[in-house]
Amino acid sequence: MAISENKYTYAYPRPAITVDCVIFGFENNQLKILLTQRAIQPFLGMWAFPGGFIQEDETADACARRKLSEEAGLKDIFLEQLYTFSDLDRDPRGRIISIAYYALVRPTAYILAAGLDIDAVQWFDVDEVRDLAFDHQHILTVAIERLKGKIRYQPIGFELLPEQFTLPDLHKLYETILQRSIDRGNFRKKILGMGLLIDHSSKQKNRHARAAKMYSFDKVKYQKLKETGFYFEV
Amino acid sequence: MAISENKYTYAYPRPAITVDCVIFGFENNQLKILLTQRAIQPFLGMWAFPGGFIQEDETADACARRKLSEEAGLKDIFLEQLYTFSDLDRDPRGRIISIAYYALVRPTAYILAAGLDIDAVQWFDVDEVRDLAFDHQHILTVAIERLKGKIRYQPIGFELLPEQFTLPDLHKLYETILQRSIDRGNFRKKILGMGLLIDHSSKQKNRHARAAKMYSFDKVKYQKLKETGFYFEV
DNA sequence: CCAAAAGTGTTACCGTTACACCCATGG
DNA sequence: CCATGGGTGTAACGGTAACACTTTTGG
Repeated sequence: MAISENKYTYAYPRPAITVDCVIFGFENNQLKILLTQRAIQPFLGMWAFPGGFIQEDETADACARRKLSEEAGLKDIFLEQLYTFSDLDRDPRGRIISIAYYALVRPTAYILAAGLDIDAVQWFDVDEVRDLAFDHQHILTVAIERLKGKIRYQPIGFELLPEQFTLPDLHKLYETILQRSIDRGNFRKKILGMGLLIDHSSKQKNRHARAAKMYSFDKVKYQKLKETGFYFEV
Repeated sequence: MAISENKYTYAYPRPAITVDCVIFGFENNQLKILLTQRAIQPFLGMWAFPGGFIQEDETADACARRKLSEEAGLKDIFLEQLYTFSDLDRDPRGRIISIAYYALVRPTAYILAAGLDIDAVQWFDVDEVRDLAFDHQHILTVAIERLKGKIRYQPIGFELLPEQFTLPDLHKLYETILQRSIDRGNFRKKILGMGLLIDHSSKQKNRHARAAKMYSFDKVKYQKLKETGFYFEV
């Protein structure tokens, strides 16, 4: 690398900072994640989370949102900081710390667009993912644990379903993510009992069986209830 | 600053990285935090969390443990990553990102030692703390929220008590941190019912009343139970 | 009319809640 | 013997778990 390129000097060494985004989706009763294929070294050709170096005039949150937009064409979605990974050997280029985020997207938001330094963008079944670049396999484990924990006491599962959904849809979502069977009837009673679902009289047709009613999550009512001490729990 | 001091050059600008530690303690039925008084600019003379710049050859965890040792004389204590703060104006010296940790220490670990760039180290009642340096007041809010949330479903409250403690001690700890009264009898039953306390037949004397029995938390048994799907919950 | 999936109802059980009561200790 | 705080018991209540049953739909 030419000396003229090294324009930024400091009295002490500084690690470089990246932001990486674990993006969850849900389709065909499968938990999915969005990966990008690297078009540059290191790990050329391998799959990794969307992400990149943070800029000097943006927060980590802003960087995550920028990367989601640039590398995956995603905007206005659920995003939350996951953990900051700082192992010394996590990147072969040297000392690079990664602030990881996780995002939840609805099936309708699936507008994909490959960006700079990226060959492809693609959804993968979460349990089929192997050999990710960097320490991304480890980050994925942490992200799944967080999702499993949080979905039980915060209404974030709805962020993975379309604006309108059926109770069987929601039921399958919880069974898939928590990886255990949940009694159908009891699940219905618990969710409906909270009074946070808006009933849209429309119905979703089904191939060989009864049509299921459509609902949507009442965010406004939830915010009000939360302020009075209500706790969402499944 | 002399040019000769600027020895580290990079092709792109890099934010500086610090690690800050929110250290919780519990004494006299009060939740406390450990603060250091700054002996250098910026915020000279103001109180802040122990912390400092990360070195190139250490992880964030290692840096947090080093700072706890150097600035507060604390070793082998509970430590967990809290959140990474990256607001653009959080430090007047420029773009500095902070990876925040929170720690829990027992009263016996209170061996304080002021270090480099520090005038004093002192415990404060958590609700009396005001006007901290940087964005540390905000970090404190986040740390308290985390503690309140985590103490209910992870056995971390014991990290704030001596190795041996009484049930009334534990009861007071929970009431203080959760900021609500908890029925004495029911609390006893729930905790004892988990079978995770070791009964030491010794008793703690009391001024004008009955002596309370001493217990300790059975970490080994907890680890085994956790692996079989047991969930600690208060 | 049958299979498949949606939706409802019933009951036993268990943990929590809200108390009341008894016990040990020191003054 | 009394105040203080430790320790125990109990009955009502409410939510959960397990399961059976009914309804709708398309073939």
